[in-house]
Amino acid sequence: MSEFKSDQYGPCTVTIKHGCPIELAMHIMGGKWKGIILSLLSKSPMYYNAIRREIPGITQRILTLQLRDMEKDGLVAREETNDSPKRVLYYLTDLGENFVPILKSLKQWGNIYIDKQEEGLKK
Amino acid sequence: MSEFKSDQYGPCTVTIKHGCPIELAMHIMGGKWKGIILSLLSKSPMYYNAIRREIPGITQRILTLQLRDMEKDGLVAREETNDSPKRVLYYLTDLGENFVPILKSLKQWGNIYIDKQEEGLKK
DNA sequence: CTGAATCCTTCAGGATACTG
DNA sequence: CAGTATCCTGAAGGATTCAG
Repeated sequence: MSEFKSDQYGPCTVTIKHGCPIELAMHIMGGKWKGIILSLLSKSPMYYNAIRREIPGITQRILTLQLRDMEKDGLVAREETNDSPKRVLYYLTDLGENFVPILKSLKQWGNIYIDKQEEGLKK
Repeated sequence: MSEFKSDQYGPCTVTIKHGCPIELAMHIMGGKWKGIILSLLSKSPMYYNAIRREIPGITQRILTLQLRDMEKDGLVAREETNDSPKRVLYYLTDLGENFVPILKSLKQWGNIYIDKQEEGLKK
């Protein structure tokens, strides 16, 4: 009766091991830096190094991994230039764009949470 | 210039180690079962065992841990009865309710994702 | 009925160095 | 510039058993 029965997507033996679309979305976007990356790219396409500069604290390896995940999941796309040394431009796909509003909601909710915590301190 | 500078909440040395409200929200709600729990409780308050029955595959330990997290984070509240054996009722707080719409968005987005995957298969 | 106590596994994320 | 290649760590989740 619940909408959250697990493993109920019929013959769909795709890459999907999550029965519930919510779990799926959380898993796809749950990477530590994916929210920030998506937010950055929502403003404009960016080259690899530009992204890296905007996220101090991330290593090359991790940035590449997160971008690869997001590419595989169809959130971002990449485009290599013919320059030398070559550069790689990343930009959001439609699916990626679709997530941006959710990101804004999450941000609002996060701020509410922070406010409540600060209230709790003053009392 | 970015809205996502990390560790920029001034003297706020609370439980908050996330500079960005988005990261914060993802971290709080990122627990493997928290989405499902929240969804269940959004329909009505529930006793511990009822929740457990609705989520086959979760162990007692994990369910308790997730509920404790959510209680600590102010998403749910608990109320013990005086029965014997005692029962514990869980229900959403305002903060928890505030997250429900986001859950719906995540669900929609997840379904879009699934549809796109299935398209890709038919071609 | 609702948990606490132990112990164990997995894997995302990170540090560092190297490359076309 | 945009990555690989190794190696390592911690924390989340899980299996199982015991308790008020």
